[in-house]
Amino acid sequence: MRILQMHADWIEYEPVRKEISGAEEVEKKKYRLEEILVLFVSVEEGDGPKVGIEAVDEVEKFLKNVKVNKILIYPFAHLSRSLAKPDEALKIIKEMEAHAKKLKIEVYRAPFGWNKALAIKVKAHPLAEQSKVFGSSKEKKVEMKSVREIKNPMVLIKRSDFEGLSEKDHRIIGEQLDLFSFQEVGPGMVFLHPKGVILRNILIDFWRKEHSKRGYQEISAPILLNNALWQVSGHWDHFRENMFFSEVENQGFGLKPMNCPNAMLVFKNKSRSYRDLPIRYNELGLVHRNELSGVLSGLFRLRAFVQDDAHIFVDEKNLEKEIIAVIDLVKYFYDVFGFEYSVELSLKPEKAMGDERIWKKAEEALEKSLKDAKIKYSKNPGEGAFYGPKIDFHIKDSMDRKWQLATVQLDSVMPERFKASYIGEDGKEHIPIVIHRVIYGALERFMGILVEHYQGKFPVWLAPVQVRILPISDDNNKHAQKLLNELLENDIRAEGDFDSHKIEYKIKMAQLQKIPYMIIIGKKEEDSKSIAVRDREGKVKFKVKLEDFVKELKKQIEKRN
RNA sequence: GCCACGAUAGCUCAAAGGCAGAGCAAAAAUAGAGCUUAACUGCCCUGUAAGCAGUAGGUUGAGGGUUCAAUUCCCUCUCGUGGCUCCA
Repeated sequence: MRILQMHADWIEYEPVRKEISGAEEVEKKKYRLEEILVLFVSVEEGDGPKVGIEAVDEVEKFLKNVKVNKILIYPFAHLSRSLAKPDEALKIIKEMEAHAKKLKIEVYRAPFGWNKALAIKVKAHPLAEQSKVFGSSKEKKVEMKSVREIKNPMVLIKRSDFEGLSEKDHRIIGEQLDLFSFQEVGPGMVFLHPKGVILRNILIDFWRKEHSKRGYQEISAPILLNNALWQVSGHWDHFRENMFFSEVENQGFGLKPMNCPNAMLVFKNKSRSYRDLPIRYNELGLVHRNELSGVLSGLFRLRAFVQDDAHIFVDEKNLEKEIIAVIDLVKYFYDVFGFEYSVELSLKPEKAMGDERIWKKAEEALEKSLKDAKIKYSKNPGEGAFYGPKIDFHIKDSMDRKWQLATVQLDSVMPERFKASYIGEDGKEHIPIVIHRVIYGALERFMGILVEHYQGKFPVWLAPVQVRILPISDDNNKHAQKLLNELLENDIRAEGDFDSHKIEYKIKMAQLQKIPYMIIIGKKEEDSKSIAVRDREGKVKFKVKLEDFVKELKKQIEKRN
């Protein structure tokens, strides 16, 4: 049995005409259902009644995940080539329906044996679309691969059917370009190689510049802190199972899983006035989280990573203004990289601190800011942080999986617990609201997304190596070295290939490294005091003056493309 | 953490509970193949995506067990991949 499962905003179908003689009797009209899990079902040869039951059981588990309790069983013959006989199929489908009813699921069913007109709007969350195969074993799995041959665009292929990593995966490209590696002794932690660090530093430089322009002040603080702190912050109660602990002179210490406590401590280190607000502390905070081993995934999910964090202490009056400024900042950054993103508003989770009223207020503030900023968003009940609601920005990877990068979170719990307060106009103490936010999210994850986004062909301003000089014969080495020095003096990230290989070989190598520009130096160039420039698309310009090339390059870097 | 699968040279992978001799075969092996070269040497001195040769490279992820014999079978662990769950 094959099931194509879609979590739909709505579905409409209309039985048009009977396709087989054994079709059920049904009224020919338009049916519409909303907020429903649609199961397109093909019953296959050899499927026993148990298969339907098993499938429904599986679906029931899933329903809980997506918090829906309504399904439509939609007989759909196009998922398989070896269909069961119609009467058997109908029987099994009816059994599924009965079993679902027994499980107290609200069940609807489209008629069997009809040509049906169909319209559907499927949700965009990661679990919205799935395909499943039930029944036995290996042959089916092999057959699943051939699903690709079926000319039906709706048929999804299970990812696990593909072996190995895709060429587009950042882990593959990262290795090819020598950006980073993973070592067995540090599971879930990345080793950045020289080129990876260059990329990271470029991101950091850009980030620092844009933040200081906007009135942020950078702080830096330790990563290993006494457990007493985690008890105050609430992490001890809400996040302990995800933390790493250690003991120093009989005292318990924990590696920070989040940066907020540090910002709290710096803030409350002296008394603050309402006139000081908003105070914006940004911090490149290394955090450690003990993620379950099975969830680790390249740069996208690590146990140690650096958040480009900031904590903005603000009073209620300026809250929305600050939120909007943060949203604008995210937009500004993502436009530079040309990202398409989706925005989600995540609301109060079950495991939350703080009282209901404040939560409500914070949620409203975020929602209003989104509306004012004219941003499209969807709501995510129960997905907020334990101390406050948040706005998340998601981006898709090369496999169409969504990853959260930027997030904006509101919090008045933490400042209260830390007794971080300011003196208001009225001369009394007030608790500020804290906006926790990241732009890149985690530097490492962001780099992973960048690698996949550009497929290793970084724009010049990001490219770890911007130019490689290729002398045609060893005789040209000396001259090439001179030009190389000149580039380096101009702050161009350049290197030379002085091996005794043919020029074709050197070009191939530079090409594989996806270096934006090659400068090729042979006898002609030496004689005419010029350079030949080849870009990574293969276009060649001869007789270029080095100064002109440098000028042009700098312009490109300036414009960040 | 759970389910499934995997780990053999720089990379991609094959094979198989061991051995001798002979014949056949273009030719080879029980530790192998491939890579129009990843490392080192040397030669070649080159004109826009791979010049040639030589050398080196491995306790078959780690530890235990079964066995006369384990790289192969079994157990445990580590790491990885996909999914579940969770998150930046």
